[in-house]
Amino acid sequence: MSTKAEENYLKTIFKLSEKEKDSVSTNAIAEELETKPSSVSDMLKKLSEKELINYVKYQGVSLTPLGHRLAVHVIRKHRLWEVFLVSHLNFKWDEVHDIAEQLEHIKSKALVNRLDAFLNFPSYDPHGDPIPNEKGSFPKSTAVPLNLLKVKTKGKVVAVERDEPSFLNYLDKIQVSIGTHIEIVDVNDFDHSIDVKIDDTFTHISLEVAQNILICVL
Amino acid sequence: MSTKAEENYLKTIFKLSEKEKDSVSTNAIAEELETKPSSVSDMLKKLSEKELINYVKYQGVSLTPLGHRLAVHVIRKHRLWEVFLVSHLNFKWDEVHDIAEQLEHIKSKALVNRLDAFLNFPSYDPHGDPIPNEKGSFPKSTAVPLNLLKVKTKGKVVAVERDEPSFLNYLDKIQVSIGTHIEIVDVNDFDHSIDVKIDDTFTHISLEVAQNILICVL
DNA sequence: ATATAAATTTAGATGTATCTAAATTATAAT
DNA sequence: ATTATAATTTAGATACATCTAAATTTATAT
Repeated sequence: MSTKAEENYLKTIFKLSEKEKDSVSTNAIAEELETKPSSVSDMLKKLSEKELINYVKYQGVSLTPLGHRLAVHVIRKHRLWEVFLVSHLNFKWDEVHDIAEQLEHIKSKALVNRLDAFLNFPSYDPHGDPIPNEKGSFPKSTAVPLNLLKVKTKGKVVAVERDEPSFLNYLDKIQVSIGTHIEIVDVNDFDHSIDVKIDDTFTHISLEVAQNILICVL
Repeated sequence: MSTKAEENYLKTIFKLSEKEKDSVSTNAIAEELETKPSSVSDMLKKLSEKELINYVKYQGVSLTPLGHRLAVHVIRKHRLWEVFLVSHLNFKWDEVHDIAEQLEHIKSKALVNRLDAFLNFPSYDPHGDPIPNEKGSFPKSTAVPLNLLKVKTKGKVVAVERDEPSFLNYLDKIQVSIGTHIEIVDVNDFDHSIDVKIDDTFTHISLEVAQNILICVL
């Protein structure tokens, strides 16, 4: 049986593995979890003993198939609960992250699967993140970060890659949400910021924001 | 901020306070929580320092107003989640206790109150236990244990006082659920078991079972 | 009233998860 | 290749929640 802390580590390693090629560093985990590298070392040792990660001292870690399964299952629960909170309890998309962080650790296979069915087996959460099914496989998606698109490209927002309220509130302010249509009007070569047209209004978006908006090109 | 363990102690003290007059003993708490009296002593010391209980060594404990509020709030969450599990996720009444034991510790005022609204502010959980409102007050109820009724009395089951699956399954078997109409046919003075009529079928019920079925006399 | 039993608490350990400070290993720079 | 710097791990503490075994207090019985 896995503890809350272990599950949070596995989830973080999974998340970081998506970006950084193969192995994930101790410091990266520490930063993501807002804890100290020494605490991470302690935990990696334990996760390794439980055969949830592949760990060679000083060389970073990767998930074992078992650890991967567990991480995906926690992510599944997190995202399903977010759907529930937004679609049935009327929370806004910037309010659900912290509550889902707690709910994702509830242990009951039956609960997850019945919740899934109750929500009609959703494929994406309120931030557009894919929800793995019971077997752990993710829906396919062809989304691209907004900053990689060329001028005149038109697309639809399908996901955002951050869940901090500050970021989501900013998106609300500039009228960006899942499903919003966006056209690239101009790209600034100096700071890589972009000018876009959102529902007939022109807006300027920084590189950092654009990197975290995923688009499906139309 | 209270931990899960602290909340479970407060809930238990609340529960035991309802039966045993004023103060609750260390051993009673230990038995209820299936832990050792020495562990209970440790925790009582901590709860006392936090001013959640009134504790004089060797004299048992009672909840302070603060501890009482906290206990009631945890009970409120537990029962609301049970309603959700049964009414929206199609769990049976004997399956929800353990899941609700986990869900009751989720910390979010907004979540509880929105869940409450989503469920239409229910007054009773699937076992017939009263659900306190946001302010902590319980709905009034005039229920009486089945074993206290006299022959020929007719009544309706409004609650049961145990949540073990073994008990609830037995009730299912003898066709007793919340709302069932029962008439006392005969009382056995020797073992205090009773003969009852449930929907035109005659059934024999032991004292122990009868004590845990609450009736509203008609 | 005093001995005995029962209930309760304390002392000292254990396991989890974290921390600071110090030591070690790996990486980068000259 | 050697040194400096950065990353990582170890050693030793702390806090929480629990335990066993021993000590203490309260209740009970004669």
